[in-house]
Amino acid sequence: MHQDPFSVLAEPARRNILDQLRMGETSVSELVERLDLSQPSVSKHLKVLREAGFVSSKVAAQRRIYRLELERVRAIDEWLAPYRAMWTRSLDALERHLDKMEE
Amino acid sequence: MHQDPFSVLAEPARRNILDQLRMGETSVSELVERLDLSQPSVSKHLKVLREAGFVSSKVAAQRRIYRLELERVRAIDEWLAPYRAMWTRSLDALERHLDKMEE
DNA sequence: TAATTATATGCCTGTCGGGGAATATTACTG
DNA sequence: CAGTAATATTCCCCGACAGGCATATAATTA
Repeated sequence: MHQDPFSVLAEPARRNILDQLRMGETSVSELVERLDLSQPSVSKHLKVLREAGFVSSKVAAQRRIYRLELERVRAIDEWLAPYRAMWTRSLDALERHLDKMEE
Repeated sequence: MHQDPFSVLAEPARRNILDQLRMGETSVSELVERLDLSQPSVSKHLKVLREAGFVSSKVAAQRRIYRLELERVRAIDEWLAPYRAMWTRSLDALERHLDKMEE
């Protein structure tokens, strides 16, 4: 089964779905409309996202409302952290350099 | 060919390679040793990483020295940014809440 | 209960990408 | 130039998906 968050996000459609959910909870059919994908396709992607913990769902009549779960996105962010540290260090160095120039 | 940074990073071996390169420039054979992968495998992954812009290489005698290129990692970070904004907002709210408690 | 809406699932098919082994290529050395 | 070290590339096989379509399931309403 898909566990790895990175491979889950490798699919553009899934990132698009998450981007939509960032704006708020959404039903499947809303996603189908907004993303111009087939309903089965959306459902399948949602299943992957759900099993990977990126989204959760609740039932509302016949609809299922999907909601973004930030936790898993943080997993990606954690992998990125040391890299981000690298470029912020470079930025800091640049700033210090510019400060010196002003003297 | 592989363009999308996310699918490039979907492969764990490639993330491992980047993690190694974070520590400094490295030759192919060093990576083979450290990651316990076959040489062809490493070379193939490096090719993908190179074509996607995650790494660059220079020639040093028979060796090729690979080097991390941060730019592309930033692409991932940029996608992540709005999400990160969300959880830092939550953190801010929590802080404000705790501050109130202290009063 | 029959009909309808909303969503999930199963099946099939085609494609893509990774691993392994062998081989090609490039650069260095004697 | 012959030999060797380091890396790249090719070929083949196979498993993992994604898309499309049909169908199942669940909840709702008439």
